[in-house]
Amino acid sequence: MDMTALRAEQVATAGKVIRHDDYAFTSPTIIAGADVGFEQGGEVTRAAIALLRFPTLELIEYRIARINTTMPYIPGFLSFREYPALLAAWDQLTQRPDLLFVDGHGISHPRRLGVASHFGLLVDQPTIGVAKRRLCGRFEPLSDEAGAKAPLMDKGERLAWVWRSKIRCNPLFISTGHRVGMDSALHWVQQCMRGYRLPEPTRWADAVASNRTAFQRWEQGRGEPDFFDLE
DNA sequence: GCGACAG
DNA sequence: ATCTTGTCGC
Repeated sequence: MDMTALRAEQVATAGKVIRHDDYAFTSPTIIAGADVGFEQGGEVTRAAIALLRFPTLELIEYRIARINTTMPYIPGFLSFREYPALLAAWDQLTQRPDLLFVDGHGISHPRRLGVASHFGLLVDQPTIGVAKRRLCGRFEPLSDEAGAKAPLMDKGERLAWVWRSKIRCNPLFISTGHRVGMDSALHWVQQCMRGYRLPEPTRWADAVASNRTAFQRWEQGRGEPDFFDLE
């Protein structure tokens, strides 16, 4: 693969990302979480998208897609590896969320095109990047209390909020994906917290993708009528 | 040249 | 990301 060409594509595509609020709702009705994982030694890429009602945060729908992996993981080029599977899961949804949380960075990326921004642009949806680790930029040390935050700075730009969502946990990196300003991004993420380090949409997407126990209880409760058309 | 480096 | 058991601390 031609890294030079991909790098140029990122710079060009990043120019189309909308970094401010550009959505109609005052309060969202549906917020989704997206998660990507790998199976069979990495040969298969699996994407999961979970839709939650807002503000109750109850799971209302989920979709899982599996496709053959096309690219290896290379820091800075994550979106090219993950978006095909995300698009496949997205196309299966019967309804669109108002907001989508994507695992990984948005504009807090060397060329300002993390997976949250790239995917948001592809489906023209408001997205927020929720990353667990830093990719680029610097920030002042955070105090220990839950709620502590500091701006992530890179080359004079404020790219994300480094936010300690829970005491004794490493902070999260909340950034603009597409069509959601940095402050709003943090705001909506904060509205989706329920006592864990990660927001509910992200946790559900992960639970659904890895068939976690909490998800299995939900699956049980819905009576498994359409066990087959779910993936 | 050396270290950093989302998932 | 994924492979994987127990274990230390609140």
